[in-house]
Amino acid sequence: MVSIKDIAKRAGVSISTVSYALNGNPKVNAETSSRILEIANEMNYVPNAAARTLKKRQTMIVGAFITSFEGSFYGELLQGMKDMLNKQGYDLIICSGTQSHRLLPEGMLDGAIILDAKFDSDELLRYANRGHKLVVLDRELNHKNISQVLLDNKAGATLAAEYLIESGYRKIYVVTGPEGSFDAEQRLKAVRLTMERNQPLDYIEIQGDFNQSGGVRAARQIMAEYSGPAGVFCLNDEMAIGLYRELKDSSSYTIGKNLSVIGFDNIETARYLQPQLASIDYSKRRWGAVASEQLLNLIAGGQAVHERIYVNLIKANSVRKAED
Amino acid sequence: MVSIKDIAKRAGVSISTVSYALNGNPKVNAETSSRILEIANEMNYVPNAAARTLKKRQTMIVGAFITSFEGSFYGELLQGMKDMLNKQGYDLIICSGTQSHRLLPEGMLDGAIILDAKFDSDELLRYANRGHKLVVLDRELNHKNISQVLLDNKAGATLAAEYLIESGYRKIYVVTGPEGSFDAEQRLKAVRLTMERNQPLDYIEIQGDFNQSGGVRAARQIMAEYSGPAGVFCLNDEMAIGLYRELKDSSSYTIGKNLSVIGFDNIETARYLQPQLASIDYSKRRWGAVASEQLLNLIAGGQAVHERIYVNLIKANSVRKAED
DNA sequence: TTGTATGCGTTATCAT
DNA sequence: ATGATAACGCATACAA
Repeated sequence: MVSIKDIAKRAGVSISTVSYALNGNPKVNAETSSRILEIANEMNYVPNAAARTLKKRQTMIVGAFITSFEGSFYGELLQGMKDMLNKQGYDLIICSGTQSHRLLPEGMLDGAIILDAKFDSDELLRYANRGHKLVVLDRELNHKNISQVLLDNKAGATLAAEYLIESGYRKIYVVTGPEGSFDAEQRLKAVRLTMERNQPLDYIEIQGDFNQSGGVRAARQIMAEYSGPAGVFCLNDEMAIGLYRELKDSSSYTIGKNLSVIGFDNIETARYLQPQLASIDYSKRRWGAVASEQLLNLIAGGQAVHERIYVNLIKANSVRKAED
Repeated sequence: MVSIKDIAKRAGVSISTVSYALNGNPKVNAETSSRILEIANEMNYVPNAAARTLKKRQTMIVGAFITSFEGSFYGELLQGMKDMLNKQGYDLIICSGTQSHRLLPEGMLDGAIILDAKFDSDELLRYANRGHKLVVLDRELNHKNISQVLLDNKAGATLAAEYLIESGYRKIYVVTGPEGSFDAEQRLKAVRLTMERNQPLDYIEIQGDFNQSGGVRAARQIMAEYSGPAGVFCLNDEMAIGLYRELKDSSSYTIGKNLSVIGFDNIETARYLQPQLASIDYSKRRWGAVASEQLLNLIAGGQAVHERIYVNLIKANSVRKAED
């Protein structure tokens, strides 16, 4: 490995001059500097990140922690983060799983964006207490080193539930999210409120998990226990896809006919379902960008700020007016 | 930040003893050791990655470089990599974009897995020459520090093309991949060979890009220039989805009726298309696992090895026997 | 304008 | 069994 020491030797100068030259410090003579740069180039010099980090205590790297690489959910979100961070000279890396948590306290990251319900809040608070900068997208957490950028789940879930009710359904199913999911809880709360406000309704909750399998199970339960027209709100699109899958060859229910379905997230896959899935949309790209922005703000010494990402209703043929 | 120096002071021992204790070196007295561990714990000690890396010249981190976070293609692949790496104590981080390339030469990674046609081969060779360990999934590259784990594109493309021909189509379209994609070129070569072998055929190539937009354009061209029954081989599933989208409301063509379509990759989204998309399947999880395995082998000082991932044909209703 | 010297936190060699 | 010390590569305060 070629280090500044090697360059110094070759150039006949001291390592500090080399360091200055490489970092574009103006106090080093222009020709000395260009000579050094040339030599560095010739020798294929690349600075050592570990050494630089040890000295400067910053890596210019930000980590995004997500639950899993699977699912078509994260793409745009991460792209939104990356674009914003790159513009400011930071790199983004994506991490998943408990084992990778170490990167944060060990100082490999200047900050982190969290979208992983399995990442314990206590653990996050410990890191924040150590001075690490965080942005959470999936929980409420108050700390001077933690900013929140949350979806407007309440508005979205209310819009979705009202859409079903306005379409004339009095029998309404909700397929819930997994235990411990902040988004799922928020959405469910808003749904319950909307249901209360619109009594009388025959309202049933089915336990889901935000995966397709949850939708499949929900479909089975609905087919087994009921046969009239009904509205189903899957608290995310992924489960709606599972529901579609299971109902594809059903004789009792046809989506968009006697079963109206709406999801949440408006993921790309859902747009190609037949009939198209009604859903709650929001800009994932913007979500990522805002999260990055807030993280950069914290890193720059700014105050923790709580931002909200607004949503809107996408009507589609998966929801049809109930005939009475 | 609490360092081993602080622990040493508190424990009344030297830093070397602390270091030994923390690393479980048996030559340090058992009670001294446990006392040190306890103090370290109390003080919330976490080792500094930069310092450790500077000294040991390894990070226990492997990077996967991909073209973009978008698309539902990568999930299982990355999961396969991660599971294998974690088992051996390594962490996986996902990187995208030119800017993040620096992590490799700067020594933040013990090795990298490349699936990004935009990552220049010359650049990869430079890194390999510096001693960095690489596994490439998207090109042929011979170097003692580079292993290849490639899909069996030839077999897959041949299977797909033959499936269309055997189904009775004499008019065959191929929607190609982007310039510079190794997979696309390999697949196209195999298709051409199969076409030659099955003369006479009316065979037409349409330039694609591996994105949905390429499929959309292909659909338009086909509708504009032809109306008889035809077989279409999209060199990946993503483009087939675009084709489905564009043909959804077409009066001239109905997929699985007078237009038979087959893709490549058998991505999850494609399984929920109506009619289900015929495709070429392979285990993305296994691909990732094998790639990781080969990287670990290189890191451990093993020889570069070239592996191949086998594929098979998934028949589905998007391909229907042509009536003559 | 350039050089000398110190320290970042760790590992590891060599004494003791 | 434990301690003193050098070294990893770099940035920087200070001296010249």
